[in-house]
Amino acid sequence: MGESDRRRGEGTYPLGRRARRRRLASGRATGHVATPARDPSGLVPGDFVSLPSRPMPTITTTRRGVTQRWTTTLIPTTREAPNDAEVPSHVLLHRAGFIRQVGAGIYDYLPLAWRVLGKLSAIVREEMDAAGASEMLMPALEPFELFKDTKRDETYGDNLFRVKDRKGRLNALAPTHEEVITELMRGCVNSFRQLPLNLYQIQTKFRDEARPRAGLLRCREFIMKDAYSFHLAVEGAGGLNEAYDAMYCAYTNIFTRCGLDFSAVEAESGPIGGSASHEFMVNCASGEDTVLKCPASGYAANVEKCEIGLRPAPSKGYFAGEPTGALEEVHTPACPGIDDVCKFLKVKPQHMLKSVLFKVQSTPEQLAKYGEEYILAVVRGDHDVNEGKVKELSGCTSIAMAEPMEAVAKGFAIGFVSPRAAVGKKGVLLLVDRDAAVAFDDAAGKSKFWVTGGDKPDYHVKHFNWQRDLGKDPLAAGAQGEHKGGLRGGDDHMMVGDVRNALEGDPSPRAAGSKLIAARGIEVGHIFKLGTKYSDAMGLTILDQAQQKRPVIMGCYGIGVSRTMAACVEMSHDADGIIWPAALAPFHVLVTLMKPDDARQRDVAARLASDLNTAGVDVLLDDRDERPGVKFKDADLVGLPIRLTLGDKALDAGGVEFKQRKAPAGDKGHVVPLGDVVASVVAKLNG
RNA sequence: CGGGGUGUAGCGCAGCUUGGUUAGCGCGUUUGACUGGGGGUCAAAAGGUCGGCGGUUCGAAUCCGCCCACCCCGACCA
Repeated sequence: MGESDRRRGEGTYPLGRRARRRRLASGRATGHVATPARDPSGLVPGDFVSLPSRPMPTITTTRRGVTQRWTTTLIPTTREAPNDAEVPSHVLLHRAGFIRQVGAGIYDYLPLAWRVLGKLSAIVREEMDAAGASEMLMPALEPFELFKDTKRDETYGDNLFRVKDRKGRLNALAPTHEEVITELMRGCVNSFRQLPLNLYQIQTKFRDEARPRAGLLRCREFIMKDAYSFHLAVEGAGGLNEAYDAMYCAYTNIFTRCGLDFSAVEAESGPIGGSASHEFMVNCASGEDTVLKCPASGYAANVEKCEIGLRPAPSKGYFAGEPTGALEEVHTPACPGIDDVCKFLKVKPQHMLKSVLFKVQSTPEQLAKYGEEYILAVVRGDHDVNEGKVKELSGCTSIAMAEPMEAVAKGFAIGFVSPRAAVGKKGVLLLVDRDAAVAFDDAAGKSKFWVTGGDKPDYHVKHFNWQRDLGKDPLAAGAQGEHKGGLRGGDDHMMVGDVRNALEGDPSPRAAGSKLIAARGIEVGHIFKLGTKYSDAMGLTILDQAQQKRPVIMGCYGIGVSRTMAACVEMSHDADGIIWPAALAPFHVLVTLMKPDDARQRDVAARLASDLNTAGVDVLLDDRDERPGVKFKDADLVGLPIRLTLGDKALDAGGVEFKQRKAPAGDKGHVVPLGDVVASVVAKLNG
């Protein structure tokens, strides 16, 4: 007879908890380890059994609820969080007994957390299945060679976990599964008739993050749903776009059903490649990502991607204007950053020209044809260069910040570079942001005062004037035009364009007259149109109707499952604890027994729990012999949507106390007649 | 990887500067009593290789060296 049977047999027993403990401590509870009598239903009498009940209304998130008791599960709540926990989700998930840290970026998911993850996963599965995807499971451990074909062993770099096996062979702990699934498809799918396909899994992923942080928000081991779709075409029925749109809808459904406040925003597809990409962000001031939204058109994008609406050119044209004074060189020692220089020179960052050097990552063929190429991007001191926009404007798909050593050798005084540094050098494109390509300030009605680098260590120059000081006339250099595809396009190596990050207040790119507003978010989902990046690299081809070999077109779609749980807490908590939305709450209702030893309270709790279960409501019974204050504090911490308190006062009045977690502080709840409890609970959960 | 910080009981911390009884405190835990609607009171108890290794010393939580772990800022980041 197992321990669990014995415990169950004693679940509601005649003895109080203390007396039980005493007897257990003396070595034997009842003198024998009995098999509890069972009724045909298999339920143990005296436990919280299902009683016959009338038909109940049902809530939408679950078919049938469960009841668990606090005393027979693990919910280690604490008054204080470990001092490494800083962000609210980490603190509260720890204090409420959901997670424990095992190592840097590695966590235990305790029973409550696992229930949340289960509910989230169930929603993900339902929506993925409904969208035509099929669940499968791939291994987390992969031969390292798999990553070589796609070069992700290099591009992923140190973020790829490496594991040596006993034979000394290198394996990887998978950060995602593009390679594995592409390999799988290569072996299984060879006819266009088998497409389209969309396969997904929910699985533990590994990334050797340089700096794990913020609890579950950035882990080295985490749970992710990843889906991969395969198509013969981009457009049309069965094409990539169709699957992408279906995933967009599925994600919208998933996060809506979860009860999360989220935004879908346009995103940079990054090193993963591909044409289009959206991120799903939980809206939350503490989020790591900045998004910009246009209130008029609904356009929303990550800063990394966000376009800026047309900014009118200066009235006199770009670069045109008189100097503000004689060019003056100033010694600026110990000023590594823009802010330092500004402070030292008492100049506002808006009057600085910031120059950032990129090196074009050429293929050997390109290198032979064009030689080494650089791009010098110039923005105003208070703006940030946007790498994606630099790529687009320059027409170079692969660039990277130049290595300082190499840049210095090339004649760029890193940290003190001015636009002049690009002049007179072969293979250097000068890319000037619209806000930096100004010589006459229309708003101020006078010439623009610029400070920029002195092109030698610890020096800057004041009164920089584009026409006078650049070393060539920008007006004559044909830089006025608004064209793209610069470096090799024969444009005399100088261009004006949009190369900076969007900011709040910038004109919307989608609605004239509307201004962008900024917000923060936590990325919980990301969908990509991959195209043929992986199928090309790994030789995944298929015969089409015309018997032509065609590379398979792919999409991939991720959801950070464990991160979503944490993001939900970030989004929804107060000073007392977590406030779970009904759909993700580990249980819907907490039934607090004021006196767990009291027969009437136990009886009512059992019946109530059973009825609630029948209605699909999950119940956690706080049957601990604790003081009321402790139970109430823990109830708020754990944050289940509804708390039903069973105490003598309410019971004498024929009811139980009903309180919603999201109710304003100080709200003591109200008494609901026993017969109405289930309906009230279901109504509130569905509402 | 650069900068900063922390490691002493399950959690939060003191002690270290200036080496010297048996390493303390609060919370939590266990036992008992009193209690019983927002972390209660009293009494008793258990719980520590002071992150690790090495060194200095008659003697190290304390001083020195090396290493490890964890956190924060930055770099990085489908």
